[in-house]
Amino acid sequence: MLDATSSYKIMDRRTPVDDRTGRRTVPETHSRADRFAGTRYGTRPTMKDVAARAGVGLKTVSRVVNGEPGVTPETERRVQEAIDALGFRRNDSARVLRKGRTASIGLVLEDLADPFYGPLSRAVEEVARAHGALLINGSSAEDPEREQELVLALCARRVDGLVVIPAGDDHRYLEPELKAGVATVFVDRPAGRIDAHVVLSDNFGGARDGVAHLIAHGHRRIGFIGDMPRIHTAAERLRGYRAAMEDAGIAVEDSWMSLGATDPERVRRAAEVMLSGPSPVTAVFSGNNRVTVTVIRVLAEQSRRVALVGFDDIELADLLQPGVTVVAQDAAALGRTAAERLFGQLDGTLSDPERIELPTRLISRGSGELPPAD
Amino acid sequence: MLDATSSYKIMDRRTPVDDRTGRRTVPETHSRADRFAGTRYGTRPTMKDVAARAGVGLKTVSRVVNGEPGVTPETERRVQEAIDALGFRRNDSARVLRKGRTASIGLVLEDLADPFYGPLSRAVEEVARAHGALLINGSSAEDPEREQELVLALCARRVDGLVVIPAGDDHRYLEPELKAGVATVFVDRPAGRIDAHVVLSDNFGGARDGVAHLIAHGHRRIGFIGDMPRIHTAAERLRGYRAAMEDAGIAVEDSWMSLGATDPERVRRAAEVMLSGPSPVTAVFSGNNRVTVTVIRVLAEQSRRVALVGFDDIELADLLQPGVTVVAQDAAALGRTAAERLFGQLDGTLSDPERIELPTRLISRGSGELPPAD
DNA sequence: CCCGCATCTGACAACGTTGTCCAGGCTCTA
DNA sequence: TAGAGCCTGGACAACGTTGTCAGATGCGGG
Repeated sequence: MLDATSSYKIMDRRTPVDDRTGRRTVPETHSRADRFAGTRYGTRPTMKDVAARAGVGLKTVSRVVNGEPGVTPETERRVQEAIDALGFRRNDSARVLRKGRTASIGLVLEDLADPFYGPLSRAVEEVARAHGALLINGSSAEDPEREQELVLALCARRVDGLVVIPAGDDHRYLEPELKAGVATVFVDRPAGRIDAHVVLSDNFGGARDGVAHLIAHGHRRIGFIGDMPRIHTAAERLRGYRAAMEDAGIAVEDSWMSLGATDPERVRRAAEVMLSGPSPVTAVFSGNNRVTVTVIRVLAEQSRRVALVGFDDIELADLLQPGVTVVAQDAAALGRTAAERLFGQLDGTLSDPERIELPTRLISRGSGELPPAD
Repeated sequence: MLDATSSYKIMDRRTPVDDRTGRRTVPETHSRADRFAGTRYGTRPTMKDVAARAGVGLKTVSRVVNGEPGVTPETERRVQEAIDALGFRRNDSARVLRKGRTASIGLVLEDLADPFYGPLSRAVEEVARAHGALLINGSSAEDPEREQELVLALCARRVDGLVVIPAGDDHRYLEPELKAGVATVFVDRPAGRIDAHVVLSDNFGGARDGVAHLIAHGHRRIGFIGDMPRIHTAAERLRGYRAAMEDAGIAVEDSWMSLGATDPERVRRAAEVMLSGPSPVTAVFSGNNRVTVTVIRVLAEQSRRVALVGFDDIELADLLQPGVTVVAQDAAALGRTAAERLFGQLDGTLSDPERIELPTRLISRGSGELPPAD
């Protein structure tokens, strides 16, 4: 699928085939330079062309381009002139091939359009930039196969490192890459079946605190709407919910929990069910930002006031009536920490896989402090 | 800055230097394969290694890897076995060097963390993926120099095409790249001083409609808070505001306009000034999503009801009291259109630079329909 | 005037892959 | 059974760059 050249038409930009002999004509340095005198369309000048035009050797051009010492100012000027005239730009593919490092890192996340990943991605990018590396990224769309496809495509590009927000739960396919020295950090969710660096939020603790907050405000019938438990974060948050309930000595009823509802329609139905059952909930804990948004809509339609605490902060949460109380994770910090650990591995500063958990923060804004309305 | 290898320490992974002679020892095919028997850390097997292990020629491995015909099932099996055993992964850098196309495109935008760019970026990615290409992206942080640095770094990587949301207003530095055949599409804002494909929203029309909407609801003293007019979108939206006012025969007072306020603090002050002057506004038109968010906060603190229409949709706008009326642009459509035009160029289907303007959509939710409260 | 030295330059191989072309072995037919 | 033709496999060059090393050049001193 992600084949380097198969998908769109490519124009062959190599040396032409001689009609009579059928052999490739080897263009002389001289004649290539001539071609670039008029800056032809579709082919790029190489150092060789620059060298020919400047009347110097190939390596001298390389030296100028890379700012290496040992070039007379006069020579340098001539070379620079030729570079500008031809519009030469060093080919990093060739450079990479020679040097071994690409100075680029890959980021595989679930969906760039999700507001949670924007800041995370940006943070990774900033760290990469500080280390002189570019960021290549892709969305797995929560599909393990697509994740693997992406990761391997990135490895084929020889990215120096990978930041992965995993969709799958088996990452043994990465073993050869790890052995080959591709620095890897998993973020937001742990790696499956391999030993790797991981940076997580304290999903369990955050969820437990959020639910405990509701309990502290008098609630006992509390609903939980979250993602599929095969997703680590969802499972941890569910565990946090259960723990808080158990700590308070509350028996959880099945109808209070909805797992795997992700699209607005299903979340809506799930919320309506737990609000209207035989023992309707007086508060809801929602498992992520997308769920929270839908739940807010449903609660707004209810006649009675239902309390709400959401995992993940959402923009404008403070402007709603009531403000939305959330357990906020710091997406930027996740990204930054992960990227820094990645470059730590590349520097050689860091080696043994470690699991880092970043704290969450409960932000009270009103919706979580509503008393139960039975 | 974005140098391929300078910034972090690199481990030299090439052939070792012989201590006595000082010359590089050329490892034989055979001995390399031996090294990979134990899958050493830090070096990757090549096709040569696979070939040696499978006891076939180099090109045969290439054929298997690329699914080319002309290999016996038995041979193929042996090769595949060697590939799996060694953990071989084709080196796309070398492949790119040979083939000329990288099957990757670059995306330069202002800030990945801005919710407007998430969906745009994702749309570009989806189109790229459909064409078998990867996406490399970077944020310019609204800094023209950084934009240029990024774009040129991407060109050095030999991306096949570029989607650029420009920060600067002079893109002549791209001329050699365009000549060399790098497909380029500018999005959201036009290119400066070069002829290129552009995909825009109808900023002028959208703003004019938004302001006309306020006028239609009885407002005459309408404020405008926007970004610096050197940014094309900001200038166009300002022009739309002026046009609507003029069409209605309303003379705009200087104190009603704030240009260049971007950070929350300045937006807040600007809003407060126009709400408290000698002829206070009864409605505000805000020039982009970030401004809108701040304006909402300020208006929420006012005792009188002030109408508001914002450019750009914002999440949860419908849940606020009142709902926020906006002029929405379709970020995903912008990204998709741009990417499709990019691949159109690469296919050869498309050639002459063209300027496309996508319509905006006025979404009434309440805040824009409030009557003037003098 | 020549030698030694430092400085600058360029020829060449190598990075890992793919395209071309040829050789050898096989099958099929006359 | 010989010859034609096909199929498979491999040798080799080339992509554009950088590291190595040796050659050229210039300069000062003996």
